[in-house]
Amino acid sequence: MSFNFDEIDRRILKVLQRDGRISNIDLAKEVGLSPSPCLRRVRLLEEAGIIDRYVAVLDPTKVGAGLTVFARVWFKTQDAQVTLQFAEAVRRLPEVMECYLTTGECDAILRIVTADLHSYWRFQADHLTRIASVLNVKTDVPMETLKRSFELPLAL
Amino acid sequence: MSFNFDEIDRRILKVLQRDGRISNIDLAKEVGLSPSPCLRRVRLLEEAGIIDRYVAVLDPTKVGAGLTVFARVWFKTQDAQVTLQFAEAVRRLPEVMECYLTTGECDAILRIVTADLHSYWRFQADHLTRIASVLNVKTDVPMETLKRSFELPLAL
DNA sequence: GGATAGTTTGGCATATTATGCCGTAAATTG
DNA sequence: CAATTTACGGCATAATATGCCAAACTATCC
Repeated sequence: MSFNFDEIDRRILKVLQRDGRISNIDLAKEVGLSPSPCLRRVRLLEEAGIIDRYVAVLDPTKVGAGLTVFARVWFKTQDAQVTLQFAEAVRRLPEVMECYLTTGECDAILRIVTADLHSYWRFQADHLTRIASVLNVKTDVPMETLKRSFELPLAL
Repeated sequence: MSFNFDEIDRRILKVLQRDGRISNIDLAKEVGLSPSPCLRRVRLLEEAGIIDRYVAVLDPTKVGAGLTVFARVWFKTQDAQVTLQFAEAVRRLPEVMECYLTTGECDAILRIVTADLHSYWRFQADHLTRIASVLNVKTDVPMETLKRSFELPLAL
């Protein structure tokens, strides 16, 4: 019993991904409904978990998180114990915005935000490489951001 | 003349990063202000561009974007022309959520979302490798998501 | 094809929230 | 310590959200 959203739901999601704080009245106008059914659809999308949450997006450069880096991590071993330990450590580090386990070249990929290169080195030395699971870290430092989207593509 | 936010602003940002749609009345309670000055602070944070926007966060698995992959791209050449061409191509592809230029091992790092591995291969073959600037693509496919945060760490 | 059950919609009354204004308190400055 | 600036809280008003109900629409079955 999966939630099947139609064209109107798709438009609602599209608008809310651009402006999560649009008033229901304006949202209704944009999707061609009156406010009542529009709000009901939004509530259903929320209850179904399709809309997970609403967040404010801050400008990283203006809150001291201007540098995004990608770190590829190699574990000492690949057993569950080591992985779990790594997961818990990573969840406690607010600088780590995303963390994925891979089976490819490396064991984990992290997106990390800090103020600048200096504070990143400190972060890597003081926190990342000190996680017991970690054998090796290789860092890619972006020079420029070409794109940063918050809008998932909505297939229909 | 940079905007210097204080402890209360920091708390406001923290709350709004968790719940971008909290009512101003509840927000005021959480940060220990009455509604009027609280709303005024939020507006100032918005006008200063510290709060960039508000967005709805969707569950990727529920909207057909369950697979996140990282692609490292090598360009044919590193001149401005090729880079610009790549930037424009990438901005047109909704599957590309983030794209950064690097000076390290590769030339660009992309975070791409698709429904599954099959649709990723199609995307890579039909779109990514067809960008004229692209010489080579190496893909890291995460097996599991350990962490996904939308909350920038707020230094004070 | 028509009747019926189920679903979705739109309108309305009410509750909640946002907004703008103003007097007051607190902080800053010289 | 007085003057000035800044931020706060309260209040009236406007805008919005919410819940309810009747009507329109859809799908199904006979």
